[in-house]
Amino acid sequence: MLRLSKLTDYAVVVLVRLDAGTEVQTSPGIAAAIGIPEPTVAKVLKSLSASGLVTSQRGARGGYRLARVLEDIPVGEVITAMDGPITLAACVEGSASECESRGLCPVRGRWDPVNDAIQRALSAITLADMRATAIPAAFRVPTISHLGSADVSRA
Amino acid sequence: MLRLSKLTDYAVVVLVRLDAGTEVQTSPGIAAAIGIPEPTVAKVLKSLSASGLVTSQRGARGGYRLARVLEDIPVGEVITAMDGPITLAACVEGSASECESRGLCPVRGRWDPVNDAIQRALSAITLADMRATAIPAAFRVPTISHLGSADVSRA
DNA sequence: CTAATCAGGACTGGGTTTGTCCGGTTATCA
DNA sequence: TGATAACCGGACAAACCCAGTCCTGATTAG
Repeated sequence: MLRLSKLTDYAVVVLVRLDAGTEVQTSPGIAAAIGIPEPTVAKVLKSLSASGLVTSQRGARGGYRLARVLEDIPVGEVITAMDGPITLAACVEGSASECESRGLCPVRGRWDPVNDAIQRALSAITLADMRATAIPAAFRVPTISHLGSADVSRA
Repeated sequence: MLRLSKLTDYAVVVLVRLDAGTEVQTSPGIAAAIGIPEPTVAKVLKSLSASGLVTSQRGARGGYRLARVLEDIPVGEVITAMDGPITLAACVEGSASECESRGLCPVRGRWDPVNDAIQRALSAITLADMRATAIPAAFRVPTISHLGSADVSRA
């Protein structure tokens, strides 16, 4: 329940990884570092760039860089960047037009206080808090068994 | 994002409706009152009954009744009843065994503070709060265009 | 001018959820 | 006591949504 998309999960990993280096990092480089397929990382970075969480440098020797320090990035902003606005009810998000235009849907407006509370909760936690609770040592080793496909033991 | 299942949405409507009458209400009766297909309402009521949020009376003249007043039912409990435990990361919920056994997954434990914050937020809001923010008049009209089939403009 | 990298979109496969139905059990009413 | 009404539990097919991939174009360093 309350499942956030896996892309959002990746986004946090990518952002924390981006915090490690001061220089720009290419999407293949990040992908290799965290053990996530390169196209997926590229997709995540594109979304993050569109939301202004990371800045991009085009062209050769280009790459991505954190727009802010992790302490200034609340989790809610990452979720919003990846999965759109944070709303709880199905009625509010996708088919907003068909319901609210009529004003008959009894659900409309009902989840608003819940959404506000969640929004507040997600704004209070930053990526720095999430980085702190990560596994200390295993985070920088490239041996991440997310997909079970990477042949890392060879490196 | 943070999409809760539509069943959860229905559950809130059903519970608020159940609060209207003091007597037991049958699932066909509730379905007719709130404009949701009867089998779906029955399914929702079954889940709510299994979680102890409503009590059921079997046999003829049976039906469902609220186990508690709305003021004592936090939203988080309804969500848990319908969609299972409230966890945010995909890694934590379904495939918990494959990730936590290795202890390598950098995501593990990361979302815990976020989950706690959301849990707290959802526990602080009760169904009575959600009932208060509902549309006042339109709630008891049986003309609800949830499925896009009702020709509301004709009424 | 060439190579490397980001940008943006479209597509397909997989998974999850939704909504429905069925037979069985239980309790009230005639 | 018989019949009816309602809940109980599970299983099922269809629909929806998302993840992941790929392609082509724009931009910049060397």
